[in-house]
Amino acid sequence: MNTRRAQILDAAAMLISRQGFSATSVEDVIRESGLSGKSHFYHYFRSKEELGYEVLDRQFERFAERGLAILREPMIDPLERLHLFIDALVAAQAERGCQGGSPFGSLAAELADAHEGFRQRIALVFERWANQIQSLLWEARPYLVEDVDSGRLSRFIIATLEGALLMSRVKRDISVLEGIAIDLKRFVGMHVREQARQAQAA
Amino acid sequence: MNTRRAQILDAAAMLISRQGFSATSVEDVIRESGLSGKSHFYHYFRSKEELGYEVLDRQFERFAERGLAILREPMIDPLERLHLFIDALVAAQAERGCQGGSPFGSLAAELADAHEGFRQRIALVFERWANQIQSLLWEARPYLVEDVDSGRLSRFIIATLEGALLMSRVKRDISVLEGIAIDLKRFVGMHVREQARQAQAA
DNA sequence: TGACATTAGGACCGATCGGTCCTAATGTGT
DNA sequence: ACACATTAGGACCGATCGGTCCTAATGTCA
Repeated sequence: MNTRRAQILDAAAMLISRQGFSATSVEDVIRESGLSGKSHFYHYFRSKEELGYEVLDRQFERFAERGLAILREPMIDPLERLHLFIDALVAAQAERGCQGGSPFGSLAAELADAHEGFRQRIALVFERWANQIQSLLWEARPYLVEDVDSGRLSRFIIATLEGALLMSRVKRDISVLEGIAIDLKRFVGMHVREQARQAQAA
Repeated sequence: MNTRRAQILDAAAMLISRQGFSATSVEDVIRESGLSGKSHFYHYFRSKEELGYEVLDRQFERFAERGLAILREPMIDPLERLHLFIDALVAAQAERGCQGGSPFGSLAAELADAHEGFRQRIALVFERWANQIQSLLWEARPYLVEDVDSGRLSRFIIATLEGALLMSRVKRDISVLEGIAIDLKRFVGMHVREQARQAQAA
């Protein structure tokens, strides 16, 4: 059944985001998802690698639904949406008690150099994420100064968020992330036209 | 002898920065450093964990000597020094072919949640790094606007650099890091007083 | 040359890893 | 009741992991 696969995927996603991919054994996944044994697992997945790929896909889907969706909300001012998105990331990290961070960042650091398949998939995740922000910036273009490099800025935003997630995780201190989020919003605000800024203040 | 230990530490540092800590086996280190066998290694180190701690210490020392030293150069304008430091990080990553990234960021992502001892040590590394930047910003205070939160800004800088290092590693594209470095400098420049900016342009 | 600490060498251990093989239970449609 | 695919269960495999034990070399000072 498909529910069994989903169960395994959920359990694996949790374990991998908490312990990393290599540190999560197939037996951990079996225990967590209530399977009976090795071959029960290998009935649903051809290998641990395949499991990892699917977990990554699933994580991105969820992130797209629950996170990136904020960036696409049609009724809200684009820059306001970006702020909401950042706030949502901060809130999520606070909920996790600063553990686990971005599921992509951790995987990226662990596997980028060691496993080409994962590297490419994670690169794609970052690219799609950047594209979402870029199109938001494009939408906000009337409010922004003329020479904004939206591609570069979108990558900057993601890099800062990923770095901040990592740092708050290492320090186990959400205020680190909160402070960086404030500065990040200020940096984005730096690209807002003077007249638009006055309109927003009004 | 001390040279033997240093040899092992160097070999281990290279392997760990390329493969991660868990993925680097004691036998890898033995092979790379030309030891004869297990007990030869365990003659110099009590455990793999102890090796990891000493490698981290050594990496930070080197980073402090070769990297952070730039932040302390007495004859150069403080903000100029910060730019040089950022450029040096970018150049180092380009030299590595975008592989490996920051030795701390990778370790942080791998071990922050899994190993409390490493987590604390890496947190200390980030703290010392941030302190260096903070005291540079303090030195640059005359040129900066009044309400700069130098602690928060220094953490912002490090987070952005770490995130950018990770991203350029995943994409295997140095231009990602270069672009973010440009924006990061612009953000720092945002805190420069209007009159100081005019003086700098002259 | 002899005594003794340091360094080197290699066999070996228990645990765990990802993965396979074969069989038993449980549907499900006829 | 039948056949047949799906799902479940568990023993087992070779490889690798971190780490130990015991024994040779190799200094190094008297």
